[in-house]
Parts: sequence; structure tokens; C-alpha cells
Amino acid sequence: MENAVSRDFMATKYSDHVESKDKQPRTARGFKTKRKLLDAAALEFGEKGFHEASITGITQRAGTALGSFYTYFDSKDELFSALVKDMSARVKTHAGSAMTEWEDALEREKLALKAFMNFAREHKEIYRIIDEAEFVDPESYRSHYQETAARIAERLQEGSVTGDLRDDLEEAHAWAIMGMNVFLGLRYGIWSEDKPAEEVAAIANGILAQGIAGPKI
Amino acid sequence: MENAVSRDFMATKYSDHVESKDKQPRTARGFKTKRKLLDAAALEFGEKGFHEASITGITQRAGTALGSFYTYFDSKDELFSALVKDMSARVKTHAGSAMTEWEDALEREKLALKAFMNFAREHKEIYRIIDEAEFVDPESYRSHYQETAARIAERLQEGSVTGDLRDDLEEAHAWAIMGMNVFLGLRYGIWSEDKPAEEVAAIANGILAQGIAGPKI
DNA sequence: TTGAAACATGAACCACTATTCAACTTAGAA
DNA sequence: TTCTAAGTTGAATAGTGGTTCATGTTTCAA
Repeated sequence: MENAVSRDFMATKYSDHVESKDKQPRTARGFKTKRKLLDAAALEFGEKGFHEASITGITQRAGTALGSFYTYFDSKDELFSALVKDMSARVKTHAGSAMTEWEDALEREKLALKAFMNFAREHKEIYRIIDEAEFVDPESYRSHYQETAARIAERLQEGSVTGDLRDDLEEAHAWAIMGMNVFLGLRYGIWSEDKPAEEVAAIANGILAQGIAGPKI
Repeated sequence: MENAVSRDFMATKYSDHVESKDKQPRTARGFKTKRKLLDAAALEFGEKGFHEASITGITQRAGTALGSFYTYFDSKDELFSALVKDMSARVKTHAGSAMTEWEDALEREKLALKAFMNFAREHKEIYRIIDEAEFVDPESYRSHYQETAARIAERLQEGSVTGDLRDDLEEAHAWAIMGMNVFLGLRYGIWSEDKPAEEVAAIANGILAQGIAGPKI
């Protein structure tokens, strides 16, 4: 991001990915338009999915002309890809900022899930866009989950060091936890909100704390 | 399925869903052609995904004329939907038949995961088709996971009764377990097979058995 | 103030592919 | 064997929507 002009107008939201050269806006007006397109696209993709979404729909939502889209993006795919990378970063940021205060490693995981669930509820379109990336932009999808798992694995590692957690935890444990979180997010964040995030997080945490086995005799 | 003619020719694989009237084959030749189309479609959708897949590609793989497709299916969507429902049933059947012999509820869950992982490895296209249903045929997708979760919940219930499991398990626990399984299946079944199914299943089972907390002091 | 670079506009273009259909072939019951 | 329903065929149709581009407008540094 070498362009120093009007840096203030860069969306804090959408500035973290590498963009194709020559399509960067250079004036305040340009940044504003690009931002409108990005926001509109998130809505359009979130509501309709990649294939049902149309550039026309996006530009209409954004209140710009059809052609303006191509002033800032090379193609529909490129836009989607940019969006996925950005959403991935936002999920990461949000979860990270929710895990600042915790007593032990288990509590930290509980906070992570709760944050994820609330984020999913507030941004259902993000959930859908990342999920659809499995088919539209597989590379980004893979990166998203690999990186997420890596962050979880790191936390587990730290928990092992402090003694909060077992010391034989590995990548697969991280994937298992991530899977729990994602599916609970889908069921109780996206599909329905019939159970408080706190409660869902408590249930998942219960599994991590002691498993589901019956009391030993 | 009221048609009694040539019932022998019905694919055991693809006969479990309700089909649109008037498109059923009535002769041996017809059943054979429909079967070829279904198999070809599973491959085509599995490889390319719904939107990249084409009817032309499907009929070419099947070795039939383009028009023959519409002798048996109303549309591309209808075919996909039929496929999803069938694959869902196959996953269910496969998992069920793998859980016949077990000592306790936890072992049963381990068998379920191992069966699922092996199934995913052998039928990667099924995994992808069901996953893509989230966007192409949301109803079927929802049903698939709701029903899967319901079966898990039932097993948990039984485990509670026998005392193998805690007695406060509910739907959310089933979803958590399902999420674990699905993500482990994705990571160690579809993306890579670098870890034996047995080992992955053991890890997940370890979580269910005792959680991931460190030894109490 | 001014002129060149940015940006905006939307009609037209174009490639792609799901679906239709009318002519033709095959199966199998009577 | 015969005749009709079932099945096959692939060229033609039709609708869609991503992308281009020539033209007009706005911005802002000099």
C-alpha cells in the first residue's frame, strides 16, 4: 500500500489485502466510491450468494453506475476474493479483541466462542461469504481455516505450558475445537438465536473441561 | 414409488427420494440411462461444483445425448437436489452400518467418526456436494445437518441412560460433536490423509472422554 | 483559472449454457 | 410380426449477466 494520497479515506475495513495494481482510487471521491461498492457487495453476496449476486445489483445498492465497478475491480471474482480476505481478517480481529481478560486457558476458549457467535449473529453475511469461498475461492477458504486453526493451536500450546491444559494437544485438537465453534455458530448464531451465546459457549466449554463421559464409579 | 415395472432396475443408490412425476424411466434401458446420468452428475458436480458443472459435461460423461438429460430431470437444480438427498442418505447409511459393535457410548462415537472419515476419503465428491448445498439447495442442507444432529443427540441420550455419558446432554452437544467430526473430516479426510483415521478419531474421542484440561492438582 | 488525470456513466457487446423440440430409433407387449 | 409408447438425438432457442468502451463530468495541483 504505497499510495500516500488520501490515506485517511482508505476504509479501515477493507484495506488489509493486496490489491491488483492500477485500480486503486487516487482521490477522495474515488475512495468513497470504492468503499460504497465494497459495502454493497458484502450485502449482495451475503444475501444472494456469489452466483445469484450480480454486478448490476451491487452497483445499484451502491448507487453508482454499472461501469464504475470496473474502475476499481478487475472482475466479480477478484472482488469476491478481496472480500473474503477482508472478512477473514475481521473475524480474526474481532475474536482477538474479545480475548483480552481471562483467568485460564479454558476461559479464554469460552470467550473466543462467545465472541465468534456474537460476531456471526451481527454479521451473518460474513459467515456466508467465507463459507461460500470454499467453492468460489478455495485458496482463501483454506487459508482462513488453516490460520484460524493455527491460532487456536497456539493458544492450546500456551495453555499446556501454564498447566491449564493437557500437554499432548496438537493440530487436530485445534481443528476439533474450530469445528465445534463453527457449527455452533451456524446453528445458534445464523439459523436461530434461540439460545444465548453465553449458554452455548458454556456447553462447548463443558466438553473441553471434562468431556461428556458419565461420572466414574 | 408406485411404479412396479422393472423395480429391479432402480438404482439402490438413488431411489430413496421423491421424484417429480412423469420423469421416471419405464424400461430397463431408461433406468440404465438415468443411472448413468446420476453417476456422471455426481462426478461432474463433485469436480467442478454446481455452477461450473454443465449439463453438457454431465451428458458427455454419461455418454448420452444432451437432450436425454431432460427425459429424466426437470432441471439442473432438480438433479442437484436429488443428488444431495441421496448422498445424505448414503452418509447416514454408511455411518449407521459402521456402528454395530461397541462396548460403550464413547466407543460408538469413535466408530461414527472413523466411519465418517473413511467415507469422506472414499467419496470426496459427496462431501463437496453436500457442502455446496448450503448455497444451491439450502433446505436440503439444513435437513441433512438437522437430521444428523438429531441422530447424534439420540445416541447421547441412550448413553446417558446407560450411564456411559453425563445426563445433561442436549442438542447443542450433538452439534458440537457434529462440528468436530465435519471439520476433522475436511482436514484429515478431504484436504489431506496425512493422519490415520484411527488416530484422528482417537483424538476427538479423547476430548469427549475427558476434555482437554490439565491434570487437577 | 485551467488543463490533464481521475472518475462516472450506461448502452452495447458477447460468451456462455440451460432448456426446448421435432425428427428418429428402439423396446417389448399383444 | 407389429405397433405404440418409451427413449434418443443434437441443432436451435433464449435469457442472462459479466465486461467493454466511448463519451461526459469532476477534481485538484500548478
